[in-house]
Amino acid sequence: MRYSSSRKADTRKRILREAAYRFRRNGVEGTGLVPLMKALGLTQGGFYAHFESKGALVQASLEEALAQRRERWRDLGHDELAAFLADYLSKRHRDNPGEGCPLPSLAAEMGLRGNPSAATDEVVTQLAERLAGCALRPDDNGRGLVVLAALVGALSLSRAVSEQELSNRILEAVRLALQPGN
Amino acid sequence: MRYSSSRKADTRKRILREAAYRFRRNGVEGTGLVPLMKALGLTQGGFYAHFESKGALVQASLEEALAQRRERWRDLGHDELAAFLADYLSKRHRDNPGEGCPLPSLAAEMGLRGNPSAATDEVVTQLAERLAGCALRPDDNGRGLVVLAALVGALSLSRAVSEQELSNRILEAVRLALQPGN
DNA sequence: TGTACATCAGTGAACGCGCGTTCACTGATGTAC
DNA sequence: TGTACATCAGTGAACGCGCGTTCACTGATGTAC
Repeated sequence: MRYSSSRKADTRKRILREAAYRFRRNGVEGTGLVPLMKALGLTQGGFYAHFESKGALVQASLEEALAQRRERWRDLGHDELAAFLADYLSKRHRDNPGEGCPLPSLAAEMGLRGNPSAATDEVVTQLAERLAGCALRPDDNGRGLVVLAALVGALSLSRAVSEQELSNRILEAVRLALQPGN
Repeated sequence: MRYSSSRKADTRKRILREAAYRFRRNGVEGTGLVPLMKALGLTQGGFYAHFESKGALVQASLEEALAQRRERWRDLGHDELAAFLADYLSKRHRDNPGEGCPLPSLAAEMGLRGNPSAATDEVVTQLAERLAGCALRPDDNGRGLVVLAALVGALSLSRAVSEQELSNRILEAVRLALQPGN
């Protein structure tokens, strides 16, 4: 059955959003195409009208996730920094990986599975540049990369430990250490 | 066929070591029991004489990986710190996840899959304590956690990016920033 | 304007595959007599 | 010391399952005449 002309683009976008959510929440390997399509009220066969393979979806949805996130740091200046850090290192971000930054969720899996993507380089470079203003020591070279590494590591660890109190301490310690002025 | 009395313990240890290697290298989901046993010259059925399930192996091999690593920071004092950081943030560590720290490889997967383990808490707490001496700002509270987060994040990111030059810059920037005296 | 046809997003059954796990079995060793 | 038997680490076929992908098909829509 053929649908209205804009429907294909709509469906593609719906698949992309759902995938971007699921990959971050359950990992790439932990996300199957059949349940994903079913969640959208579609069947698995229709997937290939929109994407060549699961790999192509991974690439596209990584970019989708980055695009969603990019707005958050697009106009990141010195004044917005504290708020940005508090948000990134919040319990909400920790407890909702599906809507969060893809780096803590997916960097390890991408690295181990030999799935490096130019999109990852782009987000690392761009985010590090924005963060450079909040360096631990403002004259450090590559200070933005250090801040980014601390953010990504803090989120990963805060999700992996079993004691909630330890998890909170990780987030709080990193937030305090990266606070502008520190 | 029954074997010599010490053989069972030997085999168990061989499974554990191989699993600790493979989980860090390919992730838990990316590691199958059949290829694992085959690599040891055994068949899949024999696995269950040693472990109750794959999940039990994951727990045990995480502890195995941590035990392997623990020696490296057992006697970590101020003098050994620079060497420890250089080793942790080395290209060798980045390029050989199977022999490295399990946190950058597995923290995200453990966190997402709801597989939190007391063993993870233990390594995070202990390693953070040892690292406290090399804080970015020695009077920071939880400074060891911050250093650990930066280390783990740096390794994860350095493995995930596609440009080798960017990967090297991440490791180097974090190493410089964490250098004792900085 | 009305009719015939081409398009193609989406269906749903089927494919081969690797997964974790089960289980009846084997046979060299340790133990009991 | 020699024989009979119990043990149990390891074998290998089989299980049900979900995976990514293929493919013949459907049928509402857009287009051509």
